[in-house]
Amino acid sequence: MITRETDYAIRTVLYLSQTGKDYISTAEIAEKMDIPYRFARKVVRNLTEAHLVESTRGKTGGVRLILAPKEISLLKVIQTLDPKNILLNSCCSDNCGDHKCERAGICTVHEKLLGLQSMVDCGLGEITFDQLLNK
Amino acid sequence: MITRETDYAIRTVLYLSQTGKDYISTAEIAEKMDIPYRFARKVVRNLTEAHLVESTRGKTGGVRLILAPKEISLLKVIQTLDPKNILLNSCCSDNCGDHKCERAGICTVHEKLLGLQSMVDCGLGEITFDQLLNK
DNA sequence: TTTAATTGATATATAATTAGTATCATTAGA
DNA sequence: TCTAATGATACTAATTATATATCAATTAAA
Repeated sequence: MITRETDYAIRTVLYLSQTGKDYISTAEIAEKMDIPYRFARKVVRNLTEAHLVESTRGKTGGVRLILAPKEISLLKVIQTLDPKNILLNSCCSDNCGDHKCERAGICTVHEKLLGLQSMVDCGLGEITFDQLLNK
Repeated sequence: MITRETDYAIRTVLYLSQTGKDYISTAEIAEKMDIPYRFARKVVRNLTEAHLVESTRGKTGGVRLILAPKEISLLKVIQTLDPKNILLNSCCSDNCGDHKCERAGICTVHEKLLGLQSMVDCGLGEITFDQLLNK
């Protein structure tokens, strides 16, 4: 399961997708998307470091998307901020996890899960923020 | 991501699937499936309480499956022991999570995730332990 | 030039979860 | 009776999740 932080990141990208090209303050994002302000600050910084958004400081400062909503998938946001928690199991990452399960060679579950993991990743990769604008 | 405890539970059911109808001791399961013994005790108890296995005490005691491997899916084991961690997000459970996201009504991400969640559940539901026996 | 509103960087705090251990009682077969 | 198993319960340590706090740097407007 994704963390709440990642959920907030998705909300942030979604709000920026809705509002367009202007720089938007973190305070506005936090208020509109029900994110605690301090936490939103952290999330926005993470998104900035990950080059999913760009920022300017000072009065009228804020953040905006670098890419068009159509070019940003849920998978991208999730894997950038939280690559671990979207896995079905720790052995399901591309590099077979950080702690390398010694059972991978003999484990029949492993390959089944890998197949499912691919489906999930593919599905998340196909959901882009332009599909999430209206409601 | 499923917890290690759930991973151990899957290993346990897998081992019981391989060994057939006899009662198997937790000590044997733990040793063969690389599970810390004390932790295996806990896992086995959970499986027993969940009626996925049945047990006898005393010398020659142990546990065995109640259903045939073909009748037990990964989904069953996971959802019994760890219904939360297999969710994509907290809003993706059938009853819409324990804390009921107030944004569900206006959130465009929610329905997309629900669709993917169904795929995952379906995929896990189709993987039964008779498919995991050989290697 | 000052002020106000923003982000940048870093540190800290608290609660929940995860992962594993320990102890003693109960059971049942040899 | 002894031994080897599970049942029940409690406990501990480490990690992760979910924030919050502080101060510096930047920028635009008053």
